[in-house]
Amino acid sequence: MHGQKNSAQRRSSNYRLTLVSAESNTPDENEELDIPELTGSGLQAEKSRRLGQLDDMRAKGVNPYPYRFDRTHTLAEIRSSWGHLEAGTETDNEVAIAGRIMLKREQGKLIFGTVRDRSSDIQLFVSKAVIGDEGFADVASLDLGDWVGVYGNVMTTRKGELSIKVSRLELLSKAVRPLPNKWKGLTDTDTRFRQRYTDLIVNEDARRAFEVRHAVISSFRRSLAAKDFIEVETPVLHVEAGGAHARPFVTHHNSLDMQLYLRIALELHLKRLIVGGMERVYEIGRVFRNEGISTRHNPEFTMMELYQAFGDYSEVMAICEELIVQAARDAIGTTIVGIADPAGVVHTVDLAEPWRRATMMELIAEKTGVETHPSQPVDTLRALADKLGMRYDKRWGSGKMIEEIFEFTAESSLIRPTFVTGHPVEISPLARADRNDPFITERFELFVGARELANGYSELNDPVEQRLRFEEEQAAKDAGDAERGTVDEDYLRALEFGLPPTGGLGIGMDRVAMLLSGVSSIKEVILFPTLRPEAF
RNA sequence: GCGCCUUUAGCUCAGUCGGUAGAGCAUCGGACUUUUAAUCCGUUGGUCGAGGGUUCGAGCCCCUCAGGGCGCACCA
Repeated sequence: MHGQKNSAQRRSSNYRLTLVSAESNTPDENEELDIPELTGSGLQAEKSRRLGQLDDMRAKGVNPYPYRFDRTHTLAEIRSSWGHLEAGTETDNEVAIAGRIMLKREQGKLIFGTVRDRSSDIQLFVSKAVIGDEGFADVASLDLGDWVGVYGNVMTTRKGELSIKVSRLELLSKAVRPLPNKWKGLTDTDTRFRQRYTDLIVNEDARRAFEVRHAVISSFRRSLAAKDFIEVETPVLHVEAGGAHARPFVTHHNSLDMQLYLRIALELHLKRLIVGGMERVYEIGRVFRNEGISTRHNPEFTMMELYQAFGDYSEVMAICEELIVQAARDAIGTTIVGIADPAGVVHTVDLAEPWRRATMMELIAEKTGVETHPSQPVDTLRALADKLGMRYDKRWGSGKMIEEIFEFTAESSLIRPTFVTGHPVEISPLARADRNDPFITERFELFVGARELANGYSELNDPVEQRLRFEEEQAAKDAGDAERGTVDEDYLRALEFGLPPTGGLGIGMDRVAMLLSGVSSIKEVILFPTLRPEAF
C-alpha cells in the first residue's frame, strides 16, 4: 500500500473536480477548485460544504474516515448501568461510545447533541470549558447524520437527562448528504423503499418492524432446534419448479447450456431428505414466484418449511400454532395483537387462545347455507357460483370450484386464526387423501386477518398415486394452465425408496412478521422490496 | 394488464378563479453555559416528474409518457 497518501490526495482532488464539472452550470477548468463557491443551500451546495469540511480536516492531518473506534459501552449498556442517576449528578466514570448524531442544540458555550447507536440513544453534553475552543468548534461543525466516537464522563443534567459530558470527540464518518426532516422524518413510500438506509436512519417504526422480523425468525429456529429439527439448505436453482402452483422465474446456466427455474417452494427437496432418513428437517429460505406485486405479495419472499417423519397433518398443525404463538412472545412480548380486517377495522385477538378448525365446506355452508362437496357434479357447483355472482373457468373441476367458492364467500371473514381443512384432492397434488373421505386431503391452511399464513398436510408417500397426480398436473399444464406442475421423475424415484408417514408445514415468514409488527404491507417487512428500477 | 389517486426546495407540506413560487425543518450568519423537535433575529435554496398542447399568460386546464400508492385481475 505504498503511496497511499498520495493516491488519497489525488482521489480527493479528482472528486472535487468531478463534482464541480459535472454539477456546476458553468464548468470552468481554470476556476480555483479548492474553494468552491458556497452559494445557496440546495443539495449540491450542501454536499460541497460538507466535502469542504473533509478537505479542511485532511489539511490538518486528520483522517475524517478513521479505521476503527473502540467503544467501552453500547448506549443501552450506559442506560442500564447509570439510568437511575439522580438529576444533577456528575460521575468520574469514563466511557467511550459511538453512534450517529441525530439532533444538535447549540446554546452559546454549550452544545447538546443526541447520539444514537443500534441499542439506544443518549445526550451529549459539550461544554466549551471542558473540551476547549478547538474541540468545541469541531463539535459545532458536526452535521446531523455524522458518525462519531465520544469519550467522556457519565452525568445527568439538572433536569435529569442522562448524558455524556464530552471530553473528546472523534469524527468516524462524515455524512455528505443531509438527513430528512428531523421531526416529520421520511414518509414518501417510494423513497422509503428505494433508500431503505434512509428509512432506517429516521423511522423508528421501520427499525422496529425489522427487529420483529428478526425476532420471529430466531424464535422459529430456537423452537425447532428444541424439537430436534435440523436446518438444511436446498437448491434455489431447480430443473423443474415444483411444490406449488405458481409461475416460476426462468434463468439459464451457461456451461450446462440449460434452462433453470428459481424455486417456487422448498417442498420436494426437503421430502427427499425425509426419504434419506433425516426425520426432522426444515429450511428458511427465499422462494420466487413470477406473479403480481401487492400489499401481500412480493416476487421473492421467505418461506419456512418443515417435514416431520412419522407425523401427520394434525401434528404439524399443532407445531404451526406453537411456533407462531412462541414467536409472538419472543418478538413482541405478548400474544395479544391487533388484526385489521379487509375493511381496515382492527380486532384485538389473543393468539394464545386455541385456533378454530373448520372445513372449507363448513365455511361455505355458513356463508351460503348450501352444502357442498367435491363429489358433487361440477354443474351443481357452477350453479351455486352463478347464484353467488362468481366468475369461474370452465376448465375447473369440482374440487377447484369448491376452493374458489370458499375464497369468494368465506376467506375475507377469517380474521382470527383459523385452520381451514378439507381441501379437495384436485387442488392438492402432493397431499395425502383423507383417511375417511377420498375426495379431500388431510390438509390445512392457516388464515389470519383474511391472509393465508401457512399450509400443511399429511404428505402423499405412495409413489404410484403420486405419479398419477403428477400426470394430472402435467395434463393441465399442457392444456394451457401455466401454474400447474410437471412429472418430477427424480422425486418419484425418491418416493420409490420409501417416504415414511410424514407431516409437512410451510409458513410465510413475511406474513408472520407483518402480523406481529402490525403493518399492512409486505414491503414494510422486506428490507429491499421489488420495485421498478429508479431512473437516475 | 385495467381503474382511481398522486409527483412542488435535501425532507415535510401549502399554493384560491389560469396572472409569473410559499412555509416549517435542514443549511448559512448572529445571540445564548442545562437544552430536549431548544429558542430568538437574519440568510440562502426551485428544470413545480418528463414531453407536447391550449392561452397574451400554465404548478393549476388538455394530451402522451414515467415513477409511486390503493383497488381489481393474477396469486392453491
